[in-house]
Amino acid sequence: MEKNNRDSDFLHIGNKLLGWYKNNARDLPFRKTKDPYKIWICEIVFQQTRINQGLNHYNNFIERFPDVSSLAEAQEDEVLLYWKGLGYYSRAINIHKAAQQIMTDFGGVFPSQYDEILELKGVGKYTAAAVSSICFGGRMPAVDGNFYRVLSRVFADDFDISGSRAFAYFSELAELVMPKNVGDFNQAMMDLGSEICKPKNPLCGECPLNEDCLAFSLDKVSDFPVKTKKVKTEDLHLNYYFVHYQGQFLIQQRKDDFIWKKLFEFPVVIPQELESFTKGVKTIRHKLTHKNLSIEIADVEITSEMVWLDFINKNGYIITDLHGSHEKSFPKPLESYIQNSLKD
DNA sequence: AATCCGGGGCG
DNA sequence: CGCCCAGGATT
Repeated sequence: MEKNNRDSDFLHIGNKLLGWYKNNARDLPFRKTKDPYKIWICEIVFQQTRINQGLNHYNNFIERFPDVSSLAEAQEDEVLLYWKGLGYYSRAINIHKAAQQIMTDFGGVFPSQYDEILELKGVGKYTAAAVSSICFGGRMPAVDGNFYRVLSRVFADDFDISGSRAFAYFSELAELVMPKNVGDFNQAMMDLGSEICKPKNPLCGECPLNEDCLAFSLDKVSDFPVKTKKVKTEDLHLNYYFVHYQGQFLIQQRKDDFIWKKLFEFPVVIPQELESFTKGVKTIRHKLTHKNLSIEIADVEITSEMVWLDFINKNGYIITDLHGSHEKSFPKPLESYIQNSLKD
């Protein structure tokens, strides 16, 4: 009984949000479709990624892999190639596997139920809720960083969003304001969180919910959401050898257990006798999340064909002219290094 | 429950 | 320079 009262009390917030969304939805390519494949891809691409940062990747990806089967049939390396520069590369590996999952486990038809969608590799509760609600009328709130921020402010709720219980807590809060059209509601929360209820300098004057927002009425918007966890950055150093002979270069593929999963890189060690061909060493500094990365790259130009042939025959390196660095996916800093090197 | 995974934008 | 972002997998 009490719950019903609370439901009816707060439901007008969700409806007000829907009304705002009708006239203020962002004009994005994946808003014009309910194709679950496209919605799924966009949800994965834009995990932890701003729209402007991932929009070109999304468009290129959809153009090359327009549907589940084209993605499932692709080589993993090519999927990685279309992910190059986006970060979180396990996402690319997982969508590729998930596409194959849809072919084998679901007969090539995109699953429509939340629980089924949740089975796909790389799909968690957020993405399953988003796809099922936007494409199939599912009724789960797609609780993400935007939900945490908007709801914690509207209710002036200091529940710590860093803890693992935050998802369940804010999911319940979301149920209180969730209107009939859950798909639009979920997308409206994304747009409100991105355009109005921003982390810094939110535009509360333009917010459709400002009359309902407790934090705003208390002038304490900047106090929410509460996040206690602080992370420290540490240093990471990598060494590479840029080994080449007459325009040919040696590369190898990374494993999938650390950073830059399955991306390509230069040799990490070389035999003693090749050290004498070293021309110089460049140091690259690069910022990774929570890591200050420095990379030393030794330029090793082999001048003896015998040495070159002997070396490549003994090791499992891949030989490339690097002129399709658009044919292999390299980590960002190595990509820059290659571009500069090939100019000379 | 805690940790890891990229890269870019912003104040 | 620290924080944040359309999170999920792993341990």
